[in-house]
Amino acid sequence: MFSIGQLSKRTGVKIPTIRYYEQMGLIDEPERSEGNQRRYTKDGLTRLSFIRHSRDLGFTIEDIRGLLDLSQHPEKPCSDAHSIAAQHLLGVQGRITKLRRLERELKRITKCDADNVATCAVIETLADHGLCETEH
Amino acid sequence: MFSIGQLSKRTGVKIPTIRYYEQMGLIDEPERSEGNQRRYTKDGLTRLSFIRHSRDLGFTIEDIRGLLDLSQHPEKPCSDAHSIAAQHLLGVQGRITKLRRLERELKRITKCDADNVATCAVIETLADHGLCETEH
DNA sequence: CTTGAAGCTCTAGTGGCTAGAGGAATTATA
DNA sequence: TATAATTCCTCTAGCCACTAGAGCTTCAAG
Ligand SMILES: [Zn+2]
Ligand SMILES: [Zn+2]
Ligand SMILES: [Zn+2]
Ligand SMILES: [Zn+2]
Repeated sequence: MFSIGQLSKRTGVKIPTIRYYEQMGLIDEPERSEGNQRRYTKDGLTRLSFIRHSRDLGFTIEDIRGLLDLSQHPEKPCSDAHSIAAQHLLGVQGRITKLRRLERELKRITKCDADNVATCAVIETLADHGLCETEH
Repeated sequence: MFSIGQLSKRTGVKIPTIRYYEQMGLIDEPERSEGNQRRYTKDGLTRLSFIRHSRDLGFTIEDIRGLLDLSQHPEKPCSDAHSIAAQHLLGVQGRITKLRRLERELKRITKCDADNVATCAVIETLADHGLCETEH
């Protein structure tokens, strides 16, 4: 049996976040001590680690809800898991694309060699998207 | 003189967002019609376009506050503008790096060719970071 | 048995908007 | 000019995934 603090240390998930996940229904309400403090089992630890790792990989709470559900049913086909992951991958790739365009514009404007605002490439570009090389 | 709707159409910033920027102090409170509706000048349009473009380039409201301030003082040196932009560029590059690591892991796990959850690479990986190739 | 750490619940704040209620003003048409 | 359609107003609340803090109770070590 772990206290919430021990669980927190073992998983790297902060205490308020653990309570938040409980409120969101991602983890079951654990048993309580006589004094009403949460007491977790090894199963609770496993489940929270799963959640933690899924969050680290960028899945949303809703995604994780589905993935946890699947993980409890080993006999089911894994196509649902794949489609959640594939969708997420697409989202990540979309974000990368956008950020790379930003990177390119930012690199360009920070090359400014003016010395006052009146002719600064940063300020000029912000005032006029026409100076940009990409859409965004 | 533009109404808020006309300003919105010309800048592509939604009406509630314009009011939000006003509340945040990014744009001055405009004059009002007799019936208390906002009336903007060309200056207001210019300023809002600057904000819009800055947001499109990913600057935060706080960044933009500084950049707008600078843009009102053309005689100042532009080093402050550069440091805001350079900091932002670093942030963007950091995010790209993280997302690329995610992309790599997600690509790997979506290659799973199992057909049920019991042996699915997606689920197995979520349960065990040891299976990952990178940190995150 | 005392003390200090750790736990409890509840509320509110973060960023950058977005949606909706319920009403007033403006503009277009008849 | 009367009415109808559109736009605008303020105010509140919601989004996501937490995070911080107040004020209190319980636990574990010595
Ligand atoms: Zn410059
Ligand atoms: Zn641009
Ligand atoms: Zn699979
Ligand atoms: Zn991992």
